[in-house]
Amino acid sequence: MRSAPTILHLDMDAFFAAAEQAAKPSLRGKPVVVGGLGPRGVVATASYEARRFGVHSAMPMAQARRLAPNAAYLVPRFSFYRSISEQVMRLLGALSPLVEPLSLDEAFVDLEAGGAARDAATARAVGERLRADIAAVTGLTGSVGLAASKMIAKVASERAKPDGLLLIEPGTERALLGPLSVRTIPGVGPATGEHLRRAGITTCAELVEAGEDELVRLLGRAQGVSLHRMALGHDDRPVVAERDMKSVSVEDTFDTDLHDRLRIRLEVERLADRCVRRLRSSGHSGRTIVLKVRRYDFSTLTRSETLRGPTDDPVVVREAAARLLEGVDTTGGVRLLGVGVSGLADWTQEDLFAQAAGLIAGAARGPAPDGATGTDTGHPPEQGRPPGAVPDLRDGPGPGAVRQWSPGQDVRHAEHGPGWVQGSGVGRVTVRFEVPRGEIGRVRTFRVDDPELTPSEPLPLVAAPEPPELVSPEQPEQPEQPEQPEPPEGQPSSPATEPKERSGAAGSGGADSSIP
DNA sequence: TCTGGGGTCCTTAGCCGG
DNA sequence: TCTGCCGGCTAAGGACCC
Repeated sequence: MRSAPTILHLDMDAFFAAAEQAAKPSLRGKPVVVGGLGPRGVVATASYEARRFGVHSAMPMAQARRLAPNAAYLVPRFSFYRSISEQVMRLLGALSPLVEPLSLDEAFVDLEAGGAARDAATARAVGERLRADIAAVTGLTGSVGLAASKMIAKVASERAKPDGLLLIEPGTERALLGPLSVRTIPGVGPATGEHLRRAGITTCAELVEAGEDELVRLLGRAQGVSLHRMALGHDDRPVVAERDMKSVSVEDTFDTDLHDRLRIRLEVERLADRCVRRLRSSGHSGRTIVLKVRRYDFSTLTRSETLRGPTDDPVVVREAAARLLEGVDTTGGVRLLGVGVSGLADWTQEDLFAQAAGLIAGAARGPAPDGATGTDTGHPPEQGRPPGAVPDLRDGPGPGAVRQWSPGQDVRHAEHGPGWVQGSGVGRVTVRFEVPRGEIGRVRTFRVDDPELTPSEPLPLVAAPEPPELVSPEQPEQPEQPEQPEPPEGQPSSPATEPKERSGAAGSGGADSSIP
């Protein structure tokens, strides 16, 4: 383990909810809950205001609504969060080549590898400047932990929350961890925590006291050894910049349980198609097809089948998933279905066809399942289908469906300009017209099929930084709409943010690390 | 009122070939 | 030829993380 606290952990504060509050002035200081709004949704993120009511992530939405009936409930807008995350990750990338993103809102940075810091004083300075840069570039706050190892840096950022920085001096780790719950240690969840509690172990100090042998006896080799080391504050895991993807999967929970066998089969095929689309867009193929079924009673089972060679063919995946479904009893109903592909390889259908054109026909790639069963599992030869022509991969509602407006969704009205959906029902949709950094906007209600109202892209949280003195003459501001989308009286039109094209958000990267 | 979605890793068990 | 052992692979489930 290193001797200086040069591993940095960044954790954005209540990220999704904070991003929504920044984008929607009327939500600032109010409880905001982001998550699935269906009958079986759960909370993804709750703002600090909502947490005061006891709402937290992973809580069923219905329970959250009972605890905080007056909070704003919004669906997640992942592409919006991703664009903010990219800005943050660029700031981290400027500090070191070794950045390990854990999710959209969290990452480790090895400051030593980047030469950004080599002792406590420089590390702290880097951390503080990072927090200031993040605030300037995104308008959001993040908490920073600094330590000599990943685990302790993460513990530090957690304790620094919200909007803080904490540095743990090397040598003090064991004292810090001692009184903390075993749940502090990564890898100890509800089940392991309960297992340990029954053995009389609730704190990290007690983990150390129990000794490695006892922990191995209780939890098995891998977990026992690692837990004992972690409890001592020993964590040698390096910051890893790139990780190979190991699997791709999609799953859907249905609002009500599915009973009809035919419908279940159709859903599995739909999921298989979606999964293949994701697989292909990541440039992979895969060998093992996995079907996941969660039954009415929440019991979950998986069935898998390994092909002779990797595939990214939707027909092959669909058929494999359907075969797996044959072996599953669905009486009683299913609440969730999922299809995944693992055993990934780095090539796609296109590569294969290119290869097949010049190589031995019939080389090791009949994607038939492994011989064991000997049932009829032959697949039609694939030569007939053009590469890339994925048949019938539609998704979502078909054309002609009634327009759906989700709470939180960005919209634009021909007359009133940009806004967001506050709610909808009984043929009406309520929109609040306001923009990031603007004033609290007005609310108006329209018919759901009002032609003047269209879905739109998120506006950037912070005005795309114009180079201070260098207002480029060849790029004048060009509002797209000839008829000015003037907000109603009393509302600042906020020209800095309003007419920016959406590419402006991504293009703002040039100035990122130069914020004072 | 129940309990999302997308991943990773570990454990156990059975099978197979050397 | 039979038996035991071992490693590798596959399948299934569980725990955990954000």
